Amino acid sequence: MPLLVYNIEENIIRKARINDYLEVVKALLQFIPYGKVSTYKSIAKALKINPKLVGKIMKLNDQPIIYPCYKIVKSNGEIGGYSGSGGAKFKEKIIRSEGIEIIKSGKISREYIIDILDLIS
DNA sequence: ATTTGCTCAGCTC
DNA sequence: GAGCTGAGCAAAT
Repeated sequence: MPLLVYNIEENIIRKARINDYLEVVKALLQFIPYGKVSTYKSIAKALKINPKLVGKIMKLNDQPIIYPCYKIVKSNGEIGGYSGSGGAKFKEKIIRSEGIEIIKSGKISREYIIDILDLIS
């Protein structure tokens, strides 16, 4: 079910584009506490969009340090992608620097992964 | 652990 | 319009 947005500038009602979600996503990212990560799925659920689109939205984020998209991983615990400099390897490194344990198989343990909806309620 | 099908906005032709 | 591509997911194998 597509979200509809009323745009005052254009004075029309249209389907939301992924740019419209970026600011919301940035805001949600700030809720994730130090030492924890959340998932693409979790954000997708909060915005009622497809999880794959969340990745696309993240890619738009031009300030990956200030708005920590590195704190978003796949729902199965794998690291996922990172388009910022250093790539997924840097993402993994910065996650570790928060004291989060990454298992040999390249996955993050469940106990570090939280649902973003739990933070808002 | 790996494969298979689903997803949908945006980009190319 | 048709076809492809992902910073993904879930069910089946």
